[in-house]
Amino acid sequence: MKDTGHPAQAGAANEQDKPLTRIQKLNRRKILEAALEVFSAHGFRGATLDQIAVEAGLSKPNLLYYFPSKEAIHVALMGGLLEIWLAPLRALNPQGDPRSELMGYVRRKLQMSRDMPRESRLFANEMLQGAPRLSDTLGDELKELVDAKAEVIRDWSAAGKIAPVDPHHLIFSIWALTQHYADFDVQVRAVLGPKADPFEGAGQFLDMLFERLLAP
Amino acid sequence: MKDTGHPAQAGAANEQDKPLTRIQKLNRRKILEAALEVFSAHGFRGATLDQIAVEAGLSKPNLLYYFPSKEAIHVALMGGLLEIWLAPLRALNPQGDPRSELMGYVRRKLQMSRDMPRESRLFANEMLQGAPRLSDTLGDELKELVDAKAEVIRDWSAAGKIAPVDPHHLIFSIWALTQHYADFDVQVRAVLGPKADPFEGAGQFLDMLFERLLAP
DNA sequence: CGTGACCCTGACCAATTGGTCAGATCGCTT
DNA sequence: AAGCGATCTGACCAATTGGTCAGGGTCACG
Repeated sequence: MKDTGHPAQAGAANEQDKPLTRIQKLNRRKILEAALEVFSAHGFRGATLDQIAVEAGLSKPNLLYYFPSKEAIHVALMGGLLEIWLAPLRALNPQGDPRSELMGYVRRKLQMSRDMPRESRLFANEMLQGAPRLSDTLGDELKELVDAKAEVIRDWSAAGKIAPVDPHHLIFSIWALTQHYADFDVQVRAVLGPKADPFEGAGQFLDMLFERLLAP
Repeated sequence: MKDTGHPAQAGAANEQDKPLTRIQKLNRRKILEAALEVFSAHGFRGATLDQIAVEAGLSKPNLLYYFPSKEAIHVALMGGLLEIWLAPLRALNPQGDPRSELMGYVRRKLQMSRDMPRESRLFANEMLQGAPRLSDTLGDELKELVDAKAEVIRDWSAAGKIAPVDPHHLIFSIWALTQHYADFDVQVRAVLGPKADPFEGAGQFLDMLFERLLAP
């Protein structure tokens, strides 16, 4: 039999998963954690299986026992991550108070930049390279969500609850301003000096910026 | 003699340059252009000399006739680029009208994102990876310039010409918002759809955003 | 038109890369 | 404690990578 016998590869569209051993869960987590570290720092092509293996504390053949290829590791990582990434936008409540909903989104996104910089950089890396490995389904899912939320924001604008702004570009501005502090961390710290915490000032600045932008 | 006889490598600190042949100028330009294309799309580690050679229409050994190593190509590229990159900020005139100076800076930076997206992505790639190949001198040069301009902005704030804002974070916000349209071009276009020009809406949105932010 | 410096190439090399495989070992169930 | 699948490994492989080298072609200039 030529079956390689890989353990079930948990993905978005899982076909046939036996319940995942204790060891399987443990090692898959180790691998994905290591892959996040390495991929986010060097991009897909720049990362090597050896690096990931060392980082995970496993042998290279053992990596390939749990995932069939380097690409498979990357796909699994990206798939799991997009959920986390979209969560703050999903949480934007159309029934809530417009200003505080949007401010809350900004704060959550900035906190993600602070707490999960590697995830942010992984996405940035993928985008920079034209997102060749971000499957179309994921792309569609993102557009759909953004369009839906943009509609909500447009209604808020029309009702005079917030200033009239292009909803899409408003969302882009939130992404850009928050992710900048994760993706360009080195640059920010180089300019600010080693003493200050960038996120301190960033929080205050963004609060003020969006307060002024959104005031009707 | 072990001298490899490489043509003078023009860099920031050039020691000994004979005047550069016609062919040398031509081919160095071809190589740097190709390197920009490839490095900006795949990062340093992800790029290969073969790719660059093909893109430049030269043979690999011929690349290494003009530059002693892959790293040297990258360094030459980054060095030459930082000048271009800092130019819009340098042009910020302390004697000019504060609002229009800053708005002008925003517009110039956005135009650079539109006209030179590869250069933007190259820098972004370098930052994402912790800027390991951005020499300290260049880093210091950047901090110095930013600090100087931040002082100007602080004075404008204190004089009531613009709203009181943290100057460093203001500069960060300009970088973030403008470069986003180059670095995340795929994402922006995916969300906006294939018909619209992102930079159209971006220009108007950023004008309004900074108008509202800076109004005293 | 010759001659020396400049320019370019095919062939090659050692190291690294993603991936395979036969078999050893582990750990859970009976 | 036997057995069997799950887990793991060292050795190996073909392809790719950055880089070298000896020699051949070409250009400018006297």
